[in-house]
Amino acid sequence: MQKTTVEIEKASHVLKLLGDKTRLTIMAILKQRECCVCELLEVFDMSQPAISQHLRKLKDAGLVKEDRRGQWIYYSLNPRSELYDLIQDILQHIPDQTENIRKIEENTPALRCGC
Amino acid sequence: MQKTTVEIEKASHVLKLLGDKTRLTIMAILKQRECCVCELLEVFDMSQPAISQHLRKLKDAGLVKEDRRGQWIYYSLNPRSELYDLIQDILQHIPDQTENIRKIEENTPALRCGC
DNA sequence: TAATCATATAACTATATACTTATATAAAGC
DNA sequence: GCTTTATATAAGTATATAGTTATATGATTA
Repeated sequence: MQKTTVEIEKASHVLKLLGDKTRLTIMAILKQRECCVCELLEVFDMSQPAISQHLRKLKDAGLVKEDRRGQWIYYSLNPRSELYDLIQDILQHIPDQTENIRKIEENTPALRCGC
Repeated sequence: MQKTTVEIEKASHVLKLLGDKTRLTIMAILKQRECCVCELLEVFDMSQPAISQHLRKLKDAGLVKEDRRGQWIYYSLNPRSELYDLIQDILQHIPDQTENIRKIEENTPALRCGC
């Protein structure tokens, strides 16, 4: 066990980001599967800009990375973040997101993207 | 490794609490040493009610417990919290608080309490 | 090039949050 | 019982935050 230590400022900032139910769920989902915004929309009862704004904050903090493929932008956890170990230690305690992923794959907005 | 899973609601609530620099520092200090409010006042540039209000939130969430001894109320981490494992996994990444504890013991407001 | 789809940004709003000061409670010592 | 010390609570305020709707950007396809 490597116990990467993180400045208290940075740690509290990332904990605040994860201290929102929507963002924490997004992170837990992204741990299991990369997603685009339209896929996450299947999970949350919320507008598209709301999801985009949450992802923006996570991206600004370096917690997620984006990968554009055509019209779609796929989000995933950023393993190069200096906070990655902390994030993993936290997400380990969060319930499995298979049910939410099922919701995504049920309506498969991703089908439209042809991947 | 036991990986206690915590409901997403509870997890996000506790992460939000730890997502404040002052509260996160308090938790990191309490991990190393029980403290009363007047001791924590040595560390933070903040009013006494501000510290009390932070401790109140941590107590309401079950993260800390209090132990009154005479006029003083000593706060410490609550090992009986269902969130204890998560908390420990987080605090593991927070820098050592020995310097802040030195500040406390330098002015030793605790001396007055005769312990 | 126009229409469509995915996403981002802007502007706004309601609520939450972290402080402040003033005051209350509670224990200890004179 | 009065004063002091430690802590809590109340009330108020400024700022942060998470959502909304409207609009812009950017890629794809007809």
